Amino acid sequence: MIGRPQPSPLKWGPLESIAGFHVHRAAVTTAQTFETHIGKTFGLRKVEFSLLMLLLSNEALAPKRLSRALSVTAPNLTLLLDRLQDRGLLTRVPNPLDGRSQNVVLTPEGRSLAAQAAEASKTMELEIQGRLSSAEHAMLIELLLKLSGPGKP
Amino acid sequence: MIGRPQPSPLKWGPLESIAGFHVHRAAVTTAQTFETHIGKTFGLRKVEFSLLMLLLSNEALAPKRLSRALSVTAPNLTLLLDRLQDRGLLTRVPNPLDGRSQNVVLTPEGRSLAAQAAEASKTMELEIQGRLSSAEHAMLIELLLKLSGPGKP
DNA sequence: TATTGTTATACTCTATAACTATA
DNA sequence: TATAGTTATAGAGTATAACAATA
Repeated sequence: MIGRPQPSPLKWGPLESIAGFHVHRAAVTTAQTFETHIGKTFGLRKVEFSLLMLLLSNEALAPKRLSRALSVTAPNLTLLLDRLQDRGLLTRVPNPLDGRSQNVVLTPEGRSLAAQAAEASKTMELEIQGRLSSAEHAMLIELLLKLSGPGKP
Repeated sequence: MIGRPQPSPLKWGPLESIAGFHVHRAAVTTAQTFETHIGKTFGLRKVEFSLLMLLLSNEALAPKRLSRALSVTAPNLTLLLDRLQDRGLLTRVPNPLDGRSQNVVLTPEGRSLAAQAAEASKTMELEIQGRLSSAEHAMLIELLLKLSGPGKP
């Protein structure tokens, strides 16, 4: 079997040692994995999934906290919540102690969907652990946390 | 000093162990770091920087290879190259052996800018190594490579 | 005056379909 | 028929400015 003339192998140069470059590539990969396991199945975007996970684990959260936790600007969060509310997955209840703020809570449907998505995320991580051992997986997350600094709850 | 009533600490729930979530957060952080060190200074976006680095290390590359290497679709690469060409940073020279394909090469100005940006990227990585030790930095890149699988040169 | 949330808007990023010209 | 590159266009994703209501 005769191959075509091989092009000289690509030299990655400085990119090789730039953490951000590899982080970005990994983000593309994990986004695809997310899409096949959760996005397509549940009709959820990444941010929407993250949002549901936070609401699933915290009962009720003000938009302000969601905004900071997920680094979504307030205007964009409004649109995000609108979308999920229109789908009947969550509701906004006024805060009786402060007329300016709200509490976002899952509807029963939202809670059910979030629980299913959380379950699917376990399968997703298992696929990822096909490429990374369990120890490597844990180590990776630890290093990424160091890199991005402390979260803003 | 009397603090305000502390809200119950945020529970991250399933997100805590989802690699993709942390990869995405880290990508936001590294994008900001890139912006201050390179983006603002040289007027380059991330992809544009990556592209220049590849051209700096490889003399000449066909758009097809750039497209695969950086996971940029062909139509978007065209616009990307247009922009950089308009800035006088690169030129497209026809391939004499195949009328369909081209070679993208840096102009002297492009080479100079790319070299400066490459230099600045070292400073950028030094800042990142303020959060990660040198060994952790290397380990992180290794794990990210495993996660995203082999590149497509 | 500061804060919460909203509206309107724009710019970047990425993807797809349809085209051309060469092979 | 298949491939390299282009054009046109649309959809996500993210950001800022200006506003309303409440504190």
